[in-house]
Amino acid sequence: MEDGPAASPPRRGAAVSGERQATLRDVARAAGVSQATASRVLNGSIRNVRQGNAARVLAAAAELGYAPHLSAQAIARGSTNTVALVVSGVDDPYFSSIAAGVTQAAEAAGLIVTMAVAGRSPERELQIVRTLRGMRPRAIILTGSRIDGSDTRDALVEEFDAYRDAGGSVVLISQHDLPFRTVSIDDYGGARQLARALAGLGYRRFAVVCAGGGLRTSRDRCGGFMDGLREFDIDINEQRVVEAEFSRRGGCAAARELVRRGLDGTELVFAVSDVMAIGAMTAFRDAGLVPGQDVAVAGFDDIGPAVDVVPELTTVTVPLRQLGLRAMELALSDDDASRIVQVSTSVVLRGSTRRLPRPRADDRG
Amino acid sequence: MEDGPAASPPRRGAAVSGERQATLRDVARAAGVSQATASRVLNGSIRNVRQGNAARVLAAAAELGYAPHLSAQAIARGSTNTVALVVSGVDDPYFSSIAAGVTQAAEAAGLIVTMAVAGRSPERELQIVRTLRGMRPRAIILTGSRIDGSDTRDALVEEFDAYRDAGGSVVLISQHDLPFRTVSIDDYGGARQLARALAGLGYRRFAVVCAGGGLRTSRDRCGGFMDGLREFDIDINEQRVVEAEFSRRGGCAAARELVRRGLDGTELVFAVSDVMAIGAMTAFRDAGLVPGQDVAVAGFDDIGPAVDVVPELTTVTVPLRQLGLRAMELALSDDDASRIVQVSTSVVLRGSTRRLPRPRADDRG
DNA sequence: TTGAAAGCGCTACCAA
DNA sequence: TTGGTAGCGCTTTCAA
Repeated sequence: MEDGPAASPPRRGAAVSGERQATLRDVARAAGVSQATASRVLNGSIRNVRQGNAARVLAAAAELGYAPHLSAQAIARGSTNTVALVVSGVDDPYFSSIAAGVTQAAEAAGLIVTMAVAGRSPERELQIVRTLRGMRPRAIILTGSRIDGSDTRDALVEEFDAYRDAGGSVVLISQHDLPFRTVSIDDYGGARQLARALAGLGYRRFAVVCAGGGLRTSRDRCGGFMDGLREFDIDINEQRVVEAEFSRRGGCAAARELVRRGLDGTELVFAVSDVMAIGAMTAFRDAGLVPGQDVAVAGFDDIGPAVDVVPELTTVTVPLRQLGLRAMELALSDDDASRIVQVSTSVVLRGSTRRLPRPRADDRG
Repeated sequence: MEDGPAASPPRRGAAVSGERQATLRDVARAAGVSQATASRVLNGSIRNVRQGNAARVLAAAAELGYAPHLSAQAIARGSTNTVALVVSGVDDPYFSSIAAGVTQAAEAAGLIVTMAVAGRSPERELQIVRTLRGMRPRAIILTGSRIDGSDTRDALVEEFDAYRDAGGSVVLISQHDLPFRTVSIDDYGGARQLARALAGLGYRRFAVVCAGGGLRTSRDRCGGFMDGLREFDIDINEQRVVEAEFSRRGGCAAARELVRRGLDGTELVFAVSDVMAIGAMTAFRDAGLVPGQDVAVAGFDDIGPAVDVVPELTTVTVPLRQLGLRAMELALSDDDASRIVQVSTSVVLRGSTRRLPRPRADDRG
């Protein structure tokens, strides 16, 4: 009571209202107009409102710090400005690049992105889709490899069907066999090309690091690689194929396992993803082997860090960010409900596969 | 007409309703109960409903593929299960690690995360916060360095104030000087410690790669580093300080610039973030210099890839994922509205600073 | 150009 | 244990 002139303690800033977000009614009242008019001013149809009123509404809104209740708008309009994105993990450069693409495209379209992490669990994935559906997003974009033999497949399809029937649009990234719009990577073909290129370089003795757990992506890449090799009459010994977690850690573990079993003349290790390949390189190094020299390494994806490791990683380029952009594009288009868009991949030979006709490779070592 | 027995074409799946998401009314009707009862069954208070009814409601919901309209719930309940996260970029391992932490904590609390990307633009940031506020999230978590001299500061504070007054909770990560709950990194102290450690190793001639544009984080880290050096009577020549974009690319550019100016006896380059440091290492390598040997490099953050590059990067550890977890914790607590939580940092000496008493360092280069 | 009023899908209170 | 009903904040006819 000693400081202020009045009894009621004044509040700072524009938001004088206190304890409650300002509503459209508040704005309308403050501006001396009806809710309808205020609403008209605050979105499109400002043209049908007298200037003076419009100005007063705008002023009142600013004064009160008004922010329209998106949920209320959604419910009144019957539609939202939201897009839902489901990834396996944010941390992984593969997904974060895709997410960057999606976000960028969404932004350009004035949409808000809601992201959920399913972490390689089909059950979790299903549950997430169910929840996300409740947000009535314009689209649900699902990334992450399908898992063979998972029994949630039908439930997922059902969920998506219901969503699509109600006007939502479903886009899958790198998932095959699900009857929805899909941005697809040619995992098999890319790996096959890679195998050919490497065999062409003169490599003959290979090992493969792949992911377990029925991950479709891993299986396709392995298959393509093996088939490509077979064209050169090269087979891979069972002992030289090791399964591990689809992550950097997994790559490390797999490389260690390979070393334990005895590399035994293996010239090149193909890991089904760059993340795994990079893990493997580090593990090899820790085991006293120089990647690219004692043992060549190749990956798949061409994530950003692939060029920061030494030697730079030979891999198959996947336009990750584009994947995201395309997915949003597909989501917003009104074409066939189950169109498939293939993005193209290409082999990039770098220092990690040593017999490389590239001058700079020698400066490194 | 030849195939089906009846005239109307049947639709696949459980979602027989067609063209419209099933509503609670649909479910209630199908189950032969009132909306109120259906609502009770579908959330908490199932205990106060007769078993038979409950079962029928559940069945009907499943049959119709019912997914509650989250916006409607939000509006009826007056609260949401949403948390908003604003980052500068998804692609950047710094932010994606934080995002992983936030997401994990949110999941545990049954919250949905909405993510927006502000990309180093204060204006965009402000606009995003404004929009996000409309979602009435339980909390808004903002990451990314404050930018000195940006004139959006007051507007941002105002926005947050209004939001908080209405019951929202604001959490800042690594932003200083804003009157809200903050999870803070000791940028200055960490960098100072690093400088001491490096000087202790015997380094005397330094260069610094920092970010321009008034980025507070960069300034603090630079300042700490310089002050730490000064304790050893070491000064850094102006010519040895270069500003660049706060990104991998920026790091590359800065390193090139340094080489252009002539390294001239520089023993160690400190980059204000690992992302920049890694870019710099790659650029040095491309210029024919071996990082860790011809020139030592140190960074800040200890992002994942820091141990995948060669030589491994000396840096200051910041518990990125924890930052995210703590932020959610703060967001959900009802302590003081402007508490500051410091996470601790620590220096990690690795191969990129060569005079390192670590045996394995020799196996590498 | 304006305002009254009818919803949108849901929750929660109250009475039965 | 139930159902009727009054909102929640907004948009959008429909008349005036």
